[in-house]
Amino acid sequence: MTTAPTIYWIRRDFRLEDNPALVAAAAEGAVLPVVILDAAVTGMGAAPRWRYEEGLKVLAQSYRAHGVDLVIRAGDALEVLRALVAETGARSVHWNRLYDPKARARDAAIKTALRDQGIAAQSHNGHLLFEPWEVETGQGGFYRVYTPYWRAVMGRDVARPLPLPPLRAVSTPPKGISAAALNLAPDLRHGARVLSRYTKVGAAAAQAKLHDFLAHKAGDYKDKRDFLDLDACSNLSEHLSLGEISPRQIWAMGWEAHRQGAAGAEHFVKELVWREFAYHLLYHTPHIATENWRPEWDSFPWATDPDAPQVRAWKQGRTGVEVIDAAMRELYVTGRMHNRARMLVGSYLTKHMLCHWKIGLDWFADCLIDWDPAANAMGWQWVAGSGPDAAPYFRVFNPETQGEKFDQHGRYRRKWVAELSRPAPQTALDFFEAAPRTWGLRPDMGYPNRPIVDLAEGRARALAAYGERNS
DNA sequence: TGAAATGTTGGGGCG
DNA sequence: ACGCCCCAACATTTC
Repeated sequence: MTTAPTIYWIRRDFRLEDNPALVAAAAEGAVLPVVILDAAVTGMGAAPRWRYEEGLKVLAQSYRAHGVDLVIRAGDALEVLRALVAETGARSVHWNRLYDPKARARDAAIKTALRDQGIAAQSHNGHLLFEPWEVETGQGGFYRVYTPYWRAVMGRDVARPLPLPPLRAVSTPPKGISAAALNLAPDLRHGARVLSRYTKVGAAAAQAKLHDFLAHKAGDYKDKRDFLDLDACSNLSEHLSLGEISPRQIWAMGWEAHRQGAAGAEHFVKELVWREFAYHLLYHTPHIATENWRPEWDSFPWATDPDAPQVRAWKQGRTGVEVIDAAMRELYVTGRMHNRARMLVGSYLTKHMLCHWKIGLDWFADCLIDWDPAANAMGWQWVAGSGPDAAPYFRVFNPETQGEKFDQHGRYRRKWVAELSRPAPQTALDFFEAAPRTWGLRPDMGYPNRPIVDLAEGRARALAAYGERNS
């Protein structure tokens, strides 16, 4: 006798371990794991699309190693699910929840539509430590400030990671697109070749990074994480973004390392909880991703042209401010950027250059392989001053002072800006291979001899604009 | 998860 | 011994 399979709809949970939706599906019998390339995927920025495809290839291999075929299809998610239900006789669909406004609307509609036709549809929490609605202030509201949020959750019990259940495959899986034949990011061109040299993809890579971090880096994390020229961070963000590792596992192992004496491990868990806080805010105030969180900022005179010459210089790492340019090129070459550098380039764009944070948000969404809708929105509104718990606008980073403090010997700057040393390191030269040809950049073209916006003038101008808004 | 300007303090050089 | 100045070091205020 053949029983109907259960569909497990994979979205941003590219892992087998600690996967509630997969566990629930497997408990019902044969599992049909499905990836749907809908607008949520094809609408991502170029670098995240590339990273998604690379992760998907590895994920398909992992399922294959367990004797299960992962089915990939393109199209509207509900239509694809309905087609698979019709083809396989599936009576049940499971998925792990997402929390950005578009995904929530899509998933709610799909859940209703499936149930209306008699198909069981169940969502699970595989993406977060805490559901956004399960963390409440004493007044019953949501948190707007990180520290009280942290205090509210730091002592909580979090469910232990779930073991991988035995998987039973569908005897004749429906047809799908081959993972090897995907071409989700043709627009990335040379960037993809360079990115692949700097990126480790997949759940196994994530496990290796976590273990290495906890064994060798967690102790000093609090003291060293701010330095641009050190490799002191876990670099797990790209894996969390696609769900190649579960936050529950990081929470459990992070606290365990802390108990074992790694002092910095608590700070590491704190950073993981920043991610939770970002989702908490995105859930309760979805406009954080598109509008000034504080509407009084709507009248601030930020420039909004994403193609203005100065903005182009910022994107190309040609502002003439070494730390800023190093960071922007690191972004283009690796698809990542040091956390402190993200604050510095954000401050320079929104304050010295007086450009709208949305320009930065969109550029990061196009370039970051660890792109995350909640973290990106919270970060940009934080740095711009328009968000909850934000840096006051008059906190203007001085990139030179910050460089002296956190890149004392200029190693970070020389690593990414080829014009600063001869011979230039390969990392810096890689930028010119990755950069679009239309930018017309060459390593020997000479570094800008003055910043596009002078640091002192830019600071004064930003503060004047701020004062104007407040008057 | 600032920076810069301004204010305060205290030690040392010196008349 | 004393007042005065200088200035670093730190603290406070302002943006």
